[in-house]
Amino acid sequence: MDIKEKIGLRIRQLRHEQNISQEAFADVCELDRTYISSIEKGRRNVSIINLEKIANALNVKLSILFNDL
Amino acid sequence: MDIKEKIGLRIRQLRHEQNISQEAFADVCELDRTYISSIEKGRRNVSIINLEKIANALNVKLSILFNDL
DNA sequence: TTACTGACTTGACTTATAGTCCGTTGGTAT
DNA sequence: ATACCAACGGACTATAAGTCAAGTCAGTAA
Repeated sequence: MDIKEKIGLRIRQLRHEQNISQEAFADVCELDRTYISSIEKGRRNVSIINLEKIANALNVKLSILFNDL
Repeated sequence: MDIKEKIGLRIRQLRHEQNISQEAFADVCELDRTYISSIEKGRRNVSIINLEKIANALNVKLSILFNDL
């Protein structure tokens, strides 16, 4: 499993813990809903600025987002 | 200070701890030396694949690279 | 002083892909 | 049926990846 898939699963896991849909999550991140979907599927090489947006939306620090990765 | 600058400083800090030049470090990362330079200066919005290459070259996990960020 | 060297920086540039916006489809639940 | 969710696709624009030539700056030596 490569890093894109790992971070995708991790983001999905954290999003599920907040019980929100991809679309609602995308709104908070200020990213496109289809983009969130493909990130979670491990298809995107996300940049640090978007990783930060995602971490903020999940209310975690980047180091938490990368736990064990 | 934005996230690009923070991660740049963190990378530089960890590289200095290993006492290697940008050029030698770039070789291990398999990235261009000028690219490493601009990352450390906080000018690049680095993607997760390159962050992983950097973490590997530094012999740390991504969560360590993102300590406190 | 001048010249050289190593470590690093900068700007400009091409190409590869990130990221958006439109819509659709299949599943599940009400 | 209606509504919500996730996944997918095409077409597009924005931007990261990656490289290059030239530059700075500090030290060192002739």
